[in-house]
Amino acid sequence: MPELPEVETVRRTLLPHLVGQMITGVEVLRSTQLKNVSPEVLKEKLTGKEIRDVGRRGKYLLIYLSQGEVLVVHLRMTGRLLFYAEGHEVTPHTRLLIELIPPAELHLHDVRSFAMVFLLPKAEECSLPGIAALGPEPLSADFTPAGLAAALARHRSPIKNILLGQRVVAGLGNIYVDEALFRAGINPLRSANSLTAAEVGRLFQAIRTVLADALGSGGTSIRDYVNGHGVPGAFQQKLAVYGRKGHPCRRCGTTLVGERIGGRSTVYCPLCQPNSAKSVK
DNA sequence: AGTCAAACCTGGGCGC
DNA sequence: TGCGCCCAGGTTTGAC
Repeated sequence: MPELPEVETVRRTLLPHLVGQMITGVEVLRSTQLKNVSPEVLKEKLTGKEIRDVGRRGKYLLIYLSQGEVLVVHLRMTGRLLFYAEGHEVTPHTRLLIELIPPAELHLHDVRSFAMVFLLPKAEECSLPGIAALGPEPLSADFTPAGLAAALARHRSPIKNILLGQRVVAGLGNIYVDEALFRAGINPLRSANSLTAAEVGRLFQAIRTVLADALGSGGTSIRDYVNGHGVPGAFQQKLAVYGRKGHPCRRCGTTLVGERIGGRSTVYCPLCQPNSAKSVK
């Protein structure tokens, strides 16, 4: 489940291998993953272009090409973007293959075919609906406690849903929302606009530290995630609550509880994250 | 406008 | 051993 730390790790592992590479061919193995372009047009527009940069916005990867176009990739649940220096056989789940200066290849591998691929002019990449609606990058200076407080004040849904929504802050998914709320000592069912200034401050710090820590571990590999070289991350060993329902809280020993919030599995500590605005401590 | 649930997909784990 | 069921979840879409 690639969230910001995983997508950023993919970006960092791919960047040194892709920049300066010439695309010599494209093979589309499942065209339904192409969202705004046909296989024929993708081939025509990519072939002969050079990769200039690899960026990221939220969970979107942005592969900038010569002559002003951008290949936008969202890995969703099970997508993997893999660089092979020597070429590699196509697997049953290879969805897109980009041939680089032979024999190198870039493969989009995606068991569940949820990943999305777009091709856009560089000037329009930020107008892609999924990107245009994104909140600030949590590890950038655009993300501030005051901005977070103002954004949360506009919503009365559970804080868990709001953080998953991408509009208040970009890049968090189910894993890091649960982890950040645990670190901040905030119950996931709390109404977003009920958080005190102190709680918003703790949440702000928790979001930043959990993402930075996960990035430092190369991301979290529960099932499918691997970086651009096929190497899994290590942060799953440090998770405090996600996937630990029924296990003891690492801080207080209380049994962690699981619940469905906003249609998503949610795990939290009933003692460290009490469901009451008053019980700040 | 804000909120919510369904849809998209497939493999793994489970109970029987 | 094998079948069927449920679950994982990011984003879009449509309904309320």
